[in-house]
Amino acid sequence: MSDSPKSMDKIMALCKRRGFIYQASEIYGGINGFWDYGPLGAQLKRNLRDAWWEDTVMRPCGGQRGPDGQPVRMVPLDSTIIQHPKVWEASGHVASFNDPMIDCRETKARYRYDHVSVYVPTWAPGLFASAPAEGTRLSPTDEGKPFFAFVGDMPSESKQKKKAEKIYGELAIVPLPSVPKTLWGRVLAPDAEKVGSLTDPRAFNMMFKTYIGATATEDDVAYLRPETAQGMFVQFKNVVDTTRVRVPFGIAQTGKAFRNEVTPRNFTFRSREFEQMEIEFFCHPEKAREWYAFWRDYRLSWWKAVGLDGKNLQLREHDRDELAHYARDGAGTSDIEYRFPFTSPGFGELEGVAHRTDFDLKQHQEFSKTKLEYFDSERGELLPNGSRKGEKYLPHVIEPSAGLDRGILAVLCEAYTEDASRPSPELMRLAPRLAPIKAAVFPLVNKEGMPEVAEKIHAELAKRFAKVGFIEVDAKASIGKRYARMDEAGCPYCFTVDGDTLKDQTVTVRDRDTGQQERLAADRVPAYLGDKLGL
RNA sequence: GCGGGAGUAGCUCAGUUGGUAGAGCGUCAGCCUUCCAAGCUGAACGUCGCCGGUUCGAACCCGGUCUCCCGCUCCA
Repeated sequence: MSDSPKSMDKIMALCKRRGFIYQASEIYGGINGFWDYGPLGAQLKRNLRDAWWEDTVMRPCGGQRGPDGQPVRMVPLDSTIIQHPKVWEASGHVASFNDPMIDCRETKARYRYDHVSVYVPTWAPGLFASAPAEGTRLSPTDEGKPFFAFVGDMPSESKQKKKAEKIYGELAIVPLPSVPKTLWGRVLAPDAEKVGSLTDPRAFNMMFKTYIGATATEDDVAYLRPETAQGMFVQFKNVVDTTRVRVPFGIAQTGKAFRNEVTPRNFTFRSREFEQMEIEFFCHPEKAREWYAFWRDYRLSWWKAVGLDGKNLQLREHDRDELAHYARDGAGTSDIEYRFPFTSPGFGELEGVAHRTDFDLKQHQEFSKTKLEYFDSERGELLPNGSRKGEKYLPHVIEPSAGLDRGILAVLCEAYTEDASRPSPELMRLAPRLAPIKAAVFPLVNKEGMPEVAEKIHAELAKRFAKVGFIEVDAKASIGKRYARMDEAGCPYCFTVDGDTLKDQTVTVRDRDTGQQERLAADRVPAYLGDKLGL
């Protein structure tokens, strides 16, 4: 494969052309930050999700043992998109983000709108409070002089006060929300050099709001989940009480999440509606560090296993000041990052592995007034009868949180290959496990009984493999054109019925990546494909 | 949110001083075709992103808006 950066435009064109990804609501002009998966994309996405599910829930870590030498334990969950509003208060998603904020364009600082005040001359407060009409002017001598904005208790307060006193002498204080818009051009933000750098106040809650019930009053506000994680914390107790799982164990789920991103960007990379594949792995606090390392390394290896090239992947440990509020006191957070064409030579996040400590369980315990401690009967001092005294604790959590849509995007980018020497200059080298079309069966020509043989092979393959992807059969157009179509769709194997098939019951199988062909007995085709797909 | 660029057929793009649209590829049908987008014949597909304005007349000029791409910003 060439090292030259792949063209995102060409990848997007192919995604559209072949039905992998469409813009959402396209016939209405599209809707910013939302994307639909077409026929091939839908199956591809399902295959990646299934691969994760198999390797996480059905056979955790592909049978690999955890740092304790035991098989990794995992149970699935499917929690709702809309949770009790208190869930988001406990998680910290609502807290500091419901208030309108203003930004300073110059210093890039962000302030709570109602926390900012301004120093103005003593005669001015009445003017502001009475909300003067558009075009109100101050006295000619004050024209153009700044109003000094400050935030109480911040270092800027005294600095601004001094500057204001120099100009106006005696000062009055007016809250910024009382300053009419017509005068905002004269407000000097804290630490700013020039006036008029403050933006309009904006709400910065990234959660989508909705209303429960038909009356839709403010008492009925609910939110679409911004992450699937909280559902697993909220049901932690039920899972422990009903399933005989023992710590260490994980809860896994996939599902949609919604974030009102400021700037959706880069194709599907940052979308407002997206799908997550999340694990919350619960362990004893003392074991958190080793489980963190285990999951971080395993998850990186998993992305390689589904076809991403190691040289396009990297692990990046978060800096201390970069850690999210729930991970401040933990062993750390690592991003698994992929070199996307639009980030190259840099990387973009594919999955985050975070040690969330007991932050979430502690919060939900406090907000719900429900004890979420776990009683671990395998710990504590050894008793004379050979059992243990037990230990009660809030487990720590290691969270490997992957973006399914980002995974798809990475897989598509990785698979996209240009090779001018081939009859199909563009092809998708999707891993057979992920490919939406698993195989195609072609009669070399549309006559002499070949179509009938092809149909028969197709029927056999479809019977066995339809649950993992499409099996196509196609007798139209030249054989070269049919191969080329399958190359762009990422179909790994094409079986062709030719003249020899009628004589000796063999067919050819063509490998997508090499174009090489070999012959095999027609009745061995299902076994051959099963072998290649690992089924 | 700010700045820049772009939206014409499924894709890639033409489109003259303003006169209600074309090409290549793809798709579909028929013929042909014995291994890599071959050929022949025919067909379908466009309110020129959307709304408004100017004009006798707008893909083209003007305004607004939506969407995408790029650079900042944001991403708890």
